[in-house]
Formats: sequence, C-alpha cells, structure tokens
Amino acid sequence: MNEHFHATSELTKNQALVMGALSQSDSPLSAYTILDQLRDDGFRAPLQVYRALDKLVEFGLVHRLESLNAFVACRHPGCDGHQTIAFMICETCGLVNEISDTSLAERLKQLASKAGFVPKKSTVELRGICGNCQTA
Amino acid sequence: MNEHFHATSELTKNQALVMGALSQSDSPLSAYTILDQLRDDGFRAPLQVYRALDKLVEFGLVHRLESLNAFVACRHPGCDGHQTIAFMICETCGLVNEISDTSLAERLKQLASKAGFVPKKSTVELRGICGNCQTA
DNA sequence: GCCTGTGATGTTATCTTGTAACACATTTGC
DNA sequence: GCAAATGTGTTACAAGATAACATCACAGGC
Repeated sequence: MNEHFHATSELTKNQALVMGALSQSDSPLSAYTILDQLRDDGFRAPLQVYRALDKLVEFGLVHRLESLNAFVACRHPGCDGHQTIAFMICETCGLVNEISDTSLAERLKQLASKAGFVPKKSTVELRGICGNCQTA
Repeated sequence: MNEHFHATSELTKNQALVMGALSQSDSPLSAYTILDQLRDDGFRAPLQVYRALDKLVEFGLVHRLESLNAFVACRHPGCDGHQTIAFMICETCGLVNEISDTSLAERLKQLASKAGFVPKKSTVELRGICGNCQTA
C-alpha cells in the first residue's frame, strides 16, 4: 500500500467508519463525538476511535486541530499530509477553512533553520470569525 | 491596573505562585504538574491553578501550548500578549523557543483577510529537534 | 459605621480527553 | 501452512478541564 495515497477502499472497516463520520460533518468532531455516532456500528470504546484516527492522520486523510482537541477530514484534494497547513476556525459557526500557503511554509522553514531547529510537524491555527458569520 | 503591563508585584498570591513555578522551569508545565509543585503552598484543586493560568495568559505573562496542553512563562521581554508568536518545541529536551516574527504575522493576516476571516487568536507551533539536541 | 458589588479563593464532584495492558482475530509474506 | 505484523475488542485508568456552590477580602458610596 502506497504511503501517500489512500483511497477509501483501502481502509480497514473501523478506519472507513471513522473517515465516513468525519467526511459527512462540516465541522470538526471530537473522538468521543465520533464514538457516539458509531455506537450503532459496533463501536464501544474510545480506543477504537483513536486507533483509527491515528492511522487516518498518518495517511494524511484527517487533520487534528490541536486547539480544539478535534479532528477534520482533509478537504485539500492533493494534500499529501506533509505540508504546512493553516487552519482558520470560526468560533461562531464551527467551520474550518484549510489553507496551504507556500510563502507561509517557506517563512516557517526559514525561521526554523535560522534557529538550527529541524521541524517534524507544524501546527498553525487561527481562531476567529469567518466571513459568513461576520455579516450575519 | 494597566491592561498590558503586569509586574510580578501586581499579581495575587495564587497568580504569583503559579508564575513562579513557570518562571523557574525551563520547559513547559502542565496544569497538574504545577498543582503538584504547589501542594506545599496550599494548592489543593486544579481550579486554583487554572484560574491563575487564565489570568496570567490574559495578562500576556504566560503562553499556552496547545499541542502539549501545557504552559510556559513568556520569555519575550516586551511581549504584549497580542502578537502572533511562533513556538519551536524540541521533542527531545523539551525546550521551547519563542519567536515573534513580523513577516510571519503579516502573511497570516493577509491570508485571513483574503478569506474574509477576522482572527482573534493565533496558534503557531513547530514540533521537532532543536539545534543542541541535533548535534548530541 | 455599614452596606453592597466585585473579584479572588476554596472545595467537591463531574465531565472530557487520551492511554495502558491484555487477549483475540485477521491479514500478509515467505 | 506458518510466523510476523497489523487490526480489533474490552476493562480499567490517567490526565486535562470545568460546573456549581460557598466563602472571603476589599473598595467605594451612603
């Protein structure tokens, strides 16, 4: 199985169920919310969710939002899971906008190398109010 | 009391104790670690720590690291608590490097405004290996 | 003096998030 | 077929965070 490409069909049963739950939601879900949604599918314990999530994040199909302790399905078509991705999280409607920006990534890389720091994972999250909720 | 400047002397007893614990540590502390360290000073419940932390973060004296669920004392002398700050977190030694970069902040602002997004709080955290641990 | 509002504190219980440990099943490569 | 690796199920528990309620300290107005 390729390390960077995972079609839905290549997932295990539990991974597919968790992926499905996240794909159908238009806002982030916590592990326990996912667990509740999948009770009818036989999920009983948090570990079943966390194990699936770990893999999905590893595959780059799902992102973890550190500031929310929640997870979203990746909306970025060609996302390979290794780029610097910025998230804009609306605190009013819960929508998450996923942005992959080269210049931002470049700047972070510069700052890191200037400090002799070798980054493994980056977290960039903006909390605020999205355009829609602004006017409303 | 001024909103942006808080000398240690202006803090309440609990706030000062928590601030002291964080200042003496050279790596981030979780709320519960702080609680344990302050048992001898009369701390009994997590809320005592969390309430102090809330204020200290509000004052800009302490930063919360979302990806660690932990807190660090602000090392940036003139930090006003309202800027975009990037953290480089060494996963080997635990050291945290706090960086305030204008160009990074500017780029984030651009991206947000392009999306019609009004940011309230930003989280930028790089996890990796610091210069010291690289050579070691 | 005395009342009153505001902010800090203390305490118990509870909720949410995440893992450890152990047993069993399934797939995969040889 | 068989061993190794990976996935699954379950119980119990650790770690992080907050709700609800009572009390205390102090400043300002009357």
